Amino acid sequence: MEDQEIRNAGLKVTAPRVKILELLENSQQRHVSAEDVYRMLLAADQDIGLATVYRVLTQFEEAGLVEKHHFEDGHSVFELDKGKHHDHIVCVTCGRVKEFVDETIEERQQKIADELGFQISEHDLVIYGKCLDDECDRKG
Amino acid sequence: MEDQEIRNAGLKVTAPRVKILELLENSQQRHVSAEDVYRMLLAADQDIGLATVYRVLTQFEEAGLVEKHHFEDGHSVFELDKGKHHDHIVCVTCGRVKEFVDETIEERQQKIADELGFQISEHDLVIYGKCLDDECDRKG
DNA sequence: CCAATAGATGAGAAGCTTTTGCATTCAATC
DNA sequence: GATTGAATGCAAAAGCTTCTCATCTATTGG
Ligand SMILES: [Mn+2]
Ligand SMILES: [Mn+2]
Ligand SMILES: [Zn+2]
Ligand SMILES: [Zn+2]
Repeated sequence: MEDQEIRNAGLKVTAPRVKILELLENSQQRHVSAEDVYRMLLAADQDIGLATVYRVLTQFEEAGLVEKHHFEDGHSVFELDKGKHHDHIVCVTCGRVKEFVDETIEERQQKIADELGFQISEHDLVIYGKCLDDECDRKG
Repeated sequence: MEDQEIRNAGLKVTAPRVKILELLENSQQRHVSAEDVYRMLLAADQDIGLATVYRVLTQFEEAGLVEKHHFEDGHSVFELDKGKHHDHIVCVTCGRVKEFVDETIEERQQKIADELGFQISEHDLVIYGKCLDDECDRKG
């Protein structure tokens, strides 16, 4: 179960950590903010402080269990690290997020970095737009 | 001069607006934060509040005079809108920023959006890395 | 030019997300 | 079960940005 992942990360197995990891694994939406996690915990009657949520997510990130992204709406979102790099397209109306991988884009970025004299450490590509989902306009 | 650009934007021609626009046009670095602008104004003995800097930059953005970007270090950066879209590559050590345009990447993004059912409104692509500039390690 | 007025400004307070300090609690180890 | 360094919750603080409001000013048109 989750215990071992937490232990492997060099962290003590505590209720907050287990709950948060479970939550990330079972959540409907892959991409959640610290506040989202906090509210989900409250809804599940877990008495865990927001500071702890931030601390745990940061530790999970350092341990490679989760990834953190900055979408344009002010706060960061976290997702389980599934090992394979991908980028995101976000609906500006309903907030839906889809993931994609495009090898051509990846190659081009490498080429650009080479030409401009940079050694890439990472990159962030987020496309913003309006999705065509039926329920898009009905959601907040 | 700048007066007309400001007037065309539907804004009154005031000292803060003229100074800020001049500053953006003459600055060494194209990409500056609100705080950068504020400090430059102080250095030029202009008594302009930080709130005004934010307000003016936001108004300039709405008027299409400047563009705003979010790099990963917390604060936003502004640059004069030169009309042609471009993306950025940022040095994580010295902060240098270079711009690039890659038509292939642009096309691929459009293709991805089509496939996933999104109508693109904008996108943000930032590559982070270490630049090979001689002075890179010597700068803050 | 001056008066009237809608708009702009500066200073500080407030807002929001994220981090930190600290006393208390707890998991790991023996 | 006792020991101890790590983890937690809470409240305070930080960092960036926006807002409030009393004061000031650019614009206009007389
Ligand atoms: Mn993702
Ligand atoms: Mn630029
Ligand atoms: Zn949508
Ligand atoms: Zn550099």
